[in-house]
Amino acid sequence: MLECQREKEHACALERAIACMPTEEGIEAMSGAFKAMSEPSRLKILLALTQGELCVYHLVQAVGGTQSAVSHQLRILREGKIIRARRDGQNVVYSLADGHVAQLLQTAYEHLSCKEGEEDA
Amino acid sequence: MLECQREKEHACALERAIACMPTEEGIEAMSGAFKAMSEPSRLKILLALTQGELCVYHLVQAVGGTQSAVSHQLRILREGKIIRARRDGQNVVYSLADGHVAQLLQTAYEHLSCKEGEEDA
DNA sequence: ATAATATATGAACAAGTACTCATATATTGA
DNA sequence: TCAATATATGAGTACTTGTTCATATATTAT
Repeated sequence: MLECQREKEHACALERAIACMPTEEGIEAMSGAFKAMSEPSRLKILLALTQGELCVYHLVQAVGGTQSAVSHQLRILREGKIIRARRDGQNVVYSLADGHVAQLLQTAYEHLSCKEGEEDA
Repeated sequence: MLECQREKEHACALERAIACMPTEEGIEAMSGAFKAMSEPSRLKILLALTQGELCVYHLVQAVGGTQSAVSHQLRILREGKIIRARRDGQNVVYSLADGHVAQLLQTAYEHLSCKEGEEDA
């Protein structure tokens, strides 16, 4: 039963991989964060919020689409703890939940930039 | 037509948000990267690869599931330029595409850790 | 060339999801 | 209290996606 021809080289990476693998809950939580940011509409909302807090009305202007659609997406982001809501009179003002979110956006943007115009290797 | 009661405070954030918003292609590319990392199976693959390159056989052991399912997910990650493939004899060895991917995983992990045990505010 | 092993992929189906439409809730002003 | 404005949400539907099963391709050894 010859599993892999680089068994010796890969064996310890495999051991570490198994050892460091988060629990199912951890995996769900991490993938949930990425999932929240994986929808174009939601990503636009998040990118808009990197420039400062915005109410729903302004978010609709910033990202386009209907108020209903934006509001549905805001709920998903809110429940995923990606953004925070605070009521201010008739408005609800949204902002990014914490610095990690901004950092994820920044890193993803850099990743994108460095891939620009790249050929399929 | 009273758009938002904080019109004056939010107006310049809105302007910046609109000004800095990437093109549709940029949005698609960024959200595509997050989407690739948003599936538990794919995220496990990526986390395993943070420990070093691994062939498909070892990846199947590291993340569980069938060979077919893992291979399908590998394709998505490959096409999204999240991972790189290189043939090595009978095996194909996978590794993370670049440092940004590892950084995204690291940041998401930290975000997760700081949210642990937090109550719904 | 043939068999064996490693990986990839097409089809099909089940499950998830993002939108629209209609309506509900919350806050403010008269 | 009543009207107006801002935001949220349930239902329904079209679309996407992850899995399984069967099979195809690629590499190595005999």
